[in-house]
Amino acid sequence: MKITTWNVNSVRARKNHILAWLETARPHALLLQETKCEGADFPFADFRAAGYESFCCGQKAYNGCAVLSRLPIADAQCGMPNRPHDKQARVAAVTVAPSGGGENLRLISAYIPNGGEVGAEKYEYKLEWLADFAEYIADAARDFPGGVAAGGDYNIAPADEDIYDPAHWGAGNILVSKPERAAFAGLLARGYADAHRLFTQPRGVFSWWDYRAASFSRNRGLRIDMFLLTPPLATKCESCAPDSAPRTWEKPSDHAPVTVRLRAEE
DNA sequence: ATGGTAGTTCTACTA
Repeated sequence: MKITTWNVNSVRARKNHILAWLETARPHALLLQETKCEGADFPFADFRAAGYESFCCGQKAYNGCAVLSRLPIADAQCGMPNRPHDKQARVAAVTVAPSGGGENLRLISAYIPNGGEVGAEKYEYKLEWLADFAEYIADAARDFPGGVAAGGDYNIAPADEDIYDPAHWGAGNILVSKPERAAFAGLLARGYADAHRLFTQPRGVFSWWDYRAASFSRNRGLRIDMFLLTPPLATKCESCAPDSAPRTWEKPSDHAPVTVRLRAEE
């Protein structure tokens, strides 16, 4: 079974990229972030024609998460129950029966706040949001013994290996500051593994490259898009890798899709 | 320290 997460930076601007990528990659599910539109503008029909049902948790212009799935979707939920006051569309969750059989899986598409800059109001929002997200995924781990895959744009580079140049993008910067990394460690402490770190990885594997300063052609990137897996899925995980090909296409998202492969039940 | 680009929306805001 294959599951992918992709911050597409507008589902409407990237519709053809998504369809072209799905046609060859054919994951069972695709978790999207930064869809940047309400449900009324979401291209449900185009994805259905490609074999995918969609659940959209959107808002106008900013944020927005969705789940596309070739497997039937149940118990779709928009947002976190422990943040009922929060109007920002940053979480979409669904339940699916795994393609290889076995207990139901919970798939969570998450768009963690960027934070602006360290110390800013948006930064405080990010840390507060992450504290609630930790509780939310802890509850999911308990409620779904078959496994939880929380994929998304975490907007945190957990370690120095996840930065093209730690000297240039150091601890005072957004995405790498100590409190952000501590918050990320807090997510793992809820019983999750960063799928990328289950394997020996080469240097220079990133998932996001700034549009500016020719960052992609120089591989000046960060690894901020991740899959967090509970033990039932971590033990079945065969690989976790970004696909940088779509980043080379015309008018790309600034993020690459990241895919985990899970072994089927015996 | 600054600026470089992109999407949404229409003037700035977010990233």
